[in-house]
Amino acid sequence: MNVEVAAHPTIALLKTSSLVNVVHAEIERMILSGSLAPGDKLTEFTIAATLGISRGPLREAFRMLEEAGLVRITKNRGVFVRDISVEEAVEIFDLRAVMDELVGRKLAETISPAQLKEVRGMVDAMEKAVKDEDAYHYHLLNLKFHDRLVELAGNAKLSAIYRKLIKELSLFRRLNLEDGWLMPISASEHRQIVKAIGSGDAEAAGKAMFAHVMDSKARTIEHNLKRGAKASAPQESQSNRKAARVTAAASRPKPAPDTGKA
Amino acid sequence: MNVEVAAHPTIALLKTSSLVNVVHAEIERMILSGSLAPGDKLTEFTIAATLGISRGPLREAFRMLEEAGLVRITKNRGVFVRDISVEEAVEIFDLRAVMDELVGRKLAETISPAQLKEVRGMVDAMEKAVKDEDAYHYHLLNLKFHDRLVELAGNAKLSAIYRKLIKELSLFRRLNLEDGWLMPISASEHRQIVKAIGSGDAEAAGKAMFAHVMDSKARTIEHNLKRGAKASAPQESQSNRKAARVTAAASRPKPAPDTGKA
DNA sequence: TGTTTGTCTATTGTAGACAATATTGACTGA
DNA sequence: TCAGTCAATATTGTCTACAATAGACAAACA
Repeated sequence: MNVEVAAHPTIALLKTSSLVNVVHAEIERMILSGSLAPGDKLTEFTIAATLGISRGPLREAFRMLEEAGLVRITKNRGVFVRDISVEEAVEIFDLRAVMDELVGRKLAETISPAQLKEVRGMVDAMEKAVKDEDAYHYHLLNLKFHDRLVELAGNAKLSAIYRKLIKELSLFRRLNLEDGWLMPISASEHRQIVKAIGSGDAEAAGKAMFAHVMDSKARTIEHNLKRGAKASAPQESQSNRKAARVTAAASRPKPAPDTGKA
Repeated sequence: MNVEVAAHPTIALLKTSSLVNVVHAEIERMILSGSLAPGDKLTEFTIAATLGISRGPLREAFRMLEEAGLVRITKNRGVFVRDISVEEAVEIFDLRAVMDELVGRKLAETISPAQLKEVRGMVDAMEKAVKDEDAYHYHLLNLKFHDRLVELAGNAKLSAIYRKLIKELSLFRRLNLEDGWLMPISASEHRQIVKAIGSGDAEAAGKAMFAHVMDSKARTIEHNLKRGAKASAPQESQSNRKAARVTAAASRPKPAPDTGKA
């Protein structure tokens, strides 16, 4: 009696996903795609009406998003898309660096020939994107490359946290596509990483991954500072972090102080 | 109008914490203290009645706990305290190792004399606990020691994730106090760590931290296997834990397969 | 006797209503 | 003109009620 027939896809979906899950996924999608920008207010009634649901499940989804670091909930004030400060971005990069170091070490010892071929193919594709000066495509490939490496490392917990960090990092306002002329550097680092992994040298692979992320951090922060200087936005430091953000004041309603978690 | 008088603590608490936060904290406390054991079912109506609240805020708290990895929610079945498998425990240890490695590196470069003195004091206290053969006290000091080191490293994101991992790890059923005779080893490793940090040798401090966590992992898994072998029967000794369990201790209905996340 | 099917109960999923709080904008007085 | 006050409004916090689902038990059938 252990039939366990593959259920109809629609039914299977209904079995596992409640409204909360669907709504959670949808709002996350909106945030990551940029339709909801950092600082935006998420009004319960409005969103519930838009999605055609009641506020209950929506609030549950909000709580999940809060715990995941994508929104910030302030009592009696509402839900806002989180904004990642430069300081926090740096922290995330540092964390990523050691996680990727672990990934590099592990992969050097465990990767299979087929998997090695697969990631080599990804590096090839990225180099092609560099040649074509296709920054957008490069960006996507880059994300996929790192995500795949982490996945191949075979530590589910690490994968989960890594992905959460990537999502949060995407809320770093000024993080966009890296400047075009930096792509070749990043690409060559990828080539090195795969080479180190393929050689089976765990220490070298780990160091290559670590260095790559730290370089990526430096490039991103540098990039950010340049743009920040251009926009002449005063670089607020720890002390006056509570001040309302200037950047979004123009169009967005009430930036509201971002104190991290409520 | 910017008086900002230091409000009465209770009032300040009410200002920032909604029912959801309070309930979340309370359930988390129950889980971490062991009054709620892995596999236990958290029935909405029962808990809501016990705490004297309605189901709405409780469900929101459940969603937060789910995202934090402390409970598992299955559609139309309910909420259960999560159970951490050996494999997952290993994954968490591996992750902790690289995070602590980063902590060691950073601290070697940034720790202040006063802070160094503080952690030295903690190691002293742990050595005293070893002499007294006070495993429980040692356990607490050990947690505090590592938590403090992570905090001193000054990476808020890392601290937050580290603490989450520690909480999850506490759901690893068979993880209890380490066997008494292993305390001296662990204690001497702590002494080494602080020494390396104090010497300012980032690489050595990082390696010491990494090695310590990996050793700790080996000890824990070893310990687990031994106990697993001894008690081949499903050990139901969990039931006579601290205080009265909220939900039926007798009934303990359907452990239900733990498939990780829903 | 074993299997299947129908029904019933307990529990969760969702919606809507009401209470509490914050925000907005007009009004008053200097 | 501007700061301060106060009512009006919008939004969130919480509770209660109802619908949907799963699990348990018993009856019917082969």
